[in-house]
Amino acid sequence: MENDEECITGLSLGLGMGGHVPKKDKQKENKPVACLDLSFQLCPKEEAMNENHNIDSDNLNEKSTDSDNSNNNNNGCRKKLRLSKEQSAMLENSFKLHSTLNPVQKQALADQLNLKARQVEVWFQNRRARTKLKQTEVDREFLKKHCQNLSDENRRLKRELQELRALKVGPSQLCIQLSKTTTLTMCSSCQKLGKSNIELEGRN
DNA sequence: TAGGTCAACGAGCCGG
DNA sequence: CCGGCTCGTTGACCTA
Repeated sequence: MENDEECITGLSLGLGMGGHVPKKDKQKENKPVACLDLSFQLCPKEEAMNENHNIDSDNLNEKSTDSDNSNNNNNGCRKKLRLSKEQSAMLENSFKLHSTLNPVQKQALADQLNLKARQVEVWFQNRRARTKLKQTEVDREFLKKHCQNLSDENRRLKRELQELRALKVGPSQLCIQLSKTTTLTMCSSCQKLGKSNIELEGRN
């Protein structure tokens, strides 16, 4: 995988920007038809793209080299572009510096990489999505672990409480050391036991 | 061949 | 209104 870890600094449960509502059905209506062998039907946008892409249809299934694979669209519908190692590395470096680009930076990067500004834009969009996905996964793991710790702690405290009740603590015992981590103290006014959690707070 | 990856896209939201 | 963003999805390609 890519080294996304450096982008993940802490718990940030991203819930997205606005109240985004999925719209599956409408999306399918407008999807370009998968062409496969119908290679004479150009999708309008890709027709435009192909103007800048020299395609050798005989080589469509070959692994493209580092120098040519920015131009590997075919003569029909969407053909998957693979960015070269150099292009990916440069985009990655740029992303480390800033996860969003202004139009000037975008165009400059596109020129530098021999890509279209739109391609750079899409790459950054997808890259942010991947980062967010990874962060969500990290957050999920963190919360899972935290929840487990709390459950353990809860179980332990319940057990201690049971033990305490079994001991029938008298008012003369003002301070009882229950374990290494928990200290119970007697409230002078209400004569009830309370837990000192100073030591607990420091733990995780 | 099933499942994963990723470039690309459309829809909808938001701020200027 | 427009540009830029996120989200959800598609489809080509890769690989175990």
